[in-house]
Amino acid sequence: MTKTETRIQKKNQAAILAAGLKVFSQYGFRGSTLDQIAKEAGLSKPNLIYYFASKDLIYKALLDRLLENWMEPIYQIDATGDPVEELIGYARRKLTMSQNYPAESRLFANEIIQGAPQIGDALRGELRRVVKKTASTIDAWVAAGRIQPVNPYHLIFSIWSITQHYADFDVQVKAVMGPEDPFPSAQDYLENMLRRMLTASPGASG
Amino acid sequence: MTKTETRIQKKNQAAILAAGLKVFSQYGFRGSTLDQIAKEAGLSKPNLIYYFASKDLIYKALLDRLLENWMEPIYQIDATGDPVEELIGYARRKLTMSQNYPAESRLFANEIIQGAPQIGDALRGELRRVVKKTASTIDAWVAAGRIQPVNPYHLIFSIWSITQHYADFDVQVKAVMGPEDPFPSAQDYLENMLRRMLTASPGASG
Amino acid sequence: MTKTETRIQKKNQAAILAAGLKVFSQYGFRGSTLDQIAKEAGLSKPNLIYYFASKDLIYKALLDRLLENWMEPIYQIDATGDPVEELIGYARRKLTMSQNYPAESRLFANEIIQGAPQIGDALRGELRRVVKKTASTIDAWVAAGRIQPVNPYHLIFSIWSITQHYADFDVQVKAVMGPEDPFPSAQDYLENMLRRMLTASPGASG
Amino acid sequence: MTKTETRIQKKNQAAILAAGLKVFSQYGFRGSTLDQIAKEAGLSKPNLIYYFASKDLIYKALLDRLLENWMEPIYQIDATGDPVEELIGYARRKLTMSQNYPAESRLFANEIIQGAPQIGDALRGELRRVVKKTASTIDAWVAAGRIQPVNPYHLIFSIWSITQHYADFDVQVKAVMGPEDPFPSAQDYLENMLRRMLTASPGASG
DNA sequence: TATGAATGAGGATTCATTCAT
DNA sequence: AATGAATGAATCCTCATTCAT
Repeated sequence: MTKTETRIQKKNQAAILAAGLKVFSQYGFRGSTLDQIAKEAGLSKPNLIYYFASKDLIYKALLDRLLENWMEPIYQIDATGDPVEELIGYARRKLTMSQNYPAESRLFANEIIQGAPQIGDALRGELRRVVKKTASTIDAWVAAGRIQPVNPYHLIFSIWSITQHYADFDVQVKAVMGPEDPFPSAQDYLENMLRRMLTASPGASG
Repeated sequence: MTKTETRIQKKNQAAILAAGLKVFSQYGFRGSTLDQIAKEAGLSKPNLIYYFASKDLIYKALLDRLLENWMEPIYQIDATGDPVEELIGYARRKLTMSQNYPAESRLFANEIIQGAPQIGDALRGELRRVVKKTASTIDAWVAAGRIQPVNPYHLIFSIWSITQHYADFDVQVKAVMGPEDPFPSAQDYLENMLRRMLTASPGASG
Repeated sequence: MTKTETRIQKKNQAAILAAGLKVFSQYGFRGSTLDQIAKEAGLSKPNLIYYFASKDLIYKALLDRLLENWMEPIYQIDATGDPVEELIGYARRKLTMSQNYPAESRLFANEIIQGAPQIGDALRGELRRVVKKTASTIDAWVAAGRIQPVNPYHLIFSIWSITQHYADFDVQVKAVMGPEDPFPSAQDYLENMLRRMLTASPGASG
Repeated sequence: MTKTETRIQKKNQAAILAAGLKVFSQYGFRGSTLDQIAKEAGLSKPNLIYYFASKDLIYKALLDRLLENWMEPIYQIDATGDPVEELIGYARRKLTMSQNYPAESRLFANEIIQGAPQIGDALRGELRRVVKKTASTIDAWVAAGRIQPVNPYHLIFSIWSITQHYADFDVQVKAVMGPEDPFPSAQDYLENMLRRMLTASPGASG
């Protein structure tokens, strides 16, 4: 019996989080309503509140879950691996994640644009730490002459922005490309860009 | 006398648009309230409505004004100029614009993330047209061997995403960089990236 | 100069009253707005207030003017005339008035339906007095055997209701008759009705 | 349990409709406020909205309910019955209805005076149809010499106007009659009027 | 666990009226 | 005599949350 309830609980919590993600990612926190989320989740509003005591908590639960996954790819960069392949691999994982989880990407974008009221601490804490470490790795690669000189922070920002662009600005991308055009591979573009960026002969930029 | 009234009108309309920009860019359309905007503009709510009949109209006026300015840089690309310098110049103008008008950038980002309910038509119309034309120009440059092979759409998207990132994700950028660090030039990074991207010796990417 | 102003004054006051009549007669007092009236009158709202200090005063001015005209027909009944012709003449004047001044009729109807907050006193005073007098006249005609027995109050009410019906319920009348049908004379019907009512041989109703 | 909830629902919906009827019938749609209705119904304003999503819907629900009842009496006219008794019976049913449901009558009057924005279609549709049919019946009775010549449309209008007058212009009727007078029977007057109207010897009107 | 009922605190907008010129 | 500017008081409606069951 407890088991059954737990199963229902999990099912409903998952449904609420899925619904919350869909709604929050499109309208932002303040622009979303519990009615929308409840309808999307197929639950009554009071029942929704039974699982998450407030609108705020649904949002926070989503962001908590998101943050873990969101930083995962960067942890996998191997300082002992081949620099170019490591960075291309990172970009590839980021892009795949954005393509597979566009709503999560938009939720994140909304949160940041609105000033990161919920995850500001995490950004200034864990995220800053891991980026700093990765920047050191890149700086070391540059110092060792294994990749072209590059500011590691800007490099990381550009990987973030390009990969997320396809999710966050999906509507604009589709508007510009037109509905019928076969969509050329962003993966290839990104890989190509990084390869040239990191391996271009110094003479080319002189 | 008429002049005085016009002056008040212009002053208040400008104040409302400035306030609306500030609020809408942070909270999105639905997440923003007239109370916030009125307070920010230093006007009473009914007086605000006296100048703009509805919340919607303030938002639309802002987007109309924005769209014009937003597309301006791409029009200045000269098909007869030096390809690399033209594209770098474009990226530089875009970045400068994002840096000078970060709120506008965020307003735009919010609108797109939420599905572009207001400017969808403009995206599918004028924006698509000018991007298509620019893509042709880039393709011609590639065909003439003046720049490295590159998908023009992805190139444009990457310029957009990187330049806007510094405005839209400002909070995250600052969180990661830390408050004290001297901010390395994004302008230089971007120029360097494009130069390598467009002029890398074919052998480098093979 | 004073003359000129007076001319403008009269013109504008007349325009306001005409506009107020049109608007109040359709939407009632509370359902009408100064904006509607000002627009209809071709004046600015503050200028309208310059002539009539409040919405209330426009309404009252209209009702005052109306009441006089509205009671006029009944005063013309001549107790020394031919009973049937006097009553038919009265009905005819009432019908003509409703046909020529349908908006006034609807204004009056609205005021009464809403409980006659403005003209209640006049109804209980002057109107009651003149109806009482007319009822006496009719009673005297009945007593003298000059018309069939009839309750004078109900007779008067039926004349009022029928004549006003064509103005107040104009929309319904037109809906029922259809747009194309030639409208048969209400005047003839009413005259015929009264003639039969007042002169029917007793045997007919037995 | 479900029953209890349904009971509350029905009770509150009924209370809202009763309150809406009272308020709308006096002030018209635009002149009425949800505050008034909520207070009259003994509910909070949001709770009122819980049952009827908008002011408009309360009004429409009232008119829908009303229209059915309002047309009922005319359907009961039997073309095979005695013409005079059928028409008198109809008038009697109409008068009884107005006396028992004066607020409904005023609601209807308000709607018509304001141009029948909600029920215009019903008037031009179902009402027009049934009146046309009734007019044919009356014409047939006249052609058969069973009642005096009379325009059936005007006859019907006069029955409507007289019977409704006692409800719609109740305030005026009471003002004119005075509070103390015993109210003479409108029923008798109306019956008498119709009997003379329909059976008057031709000579009487010649 | 679930939901119908209820509400206080907004939130967009309207409107009669006032103010300044 | 006229009008642009301004506003307090509604007015309709929304919404997160609570209550009762």
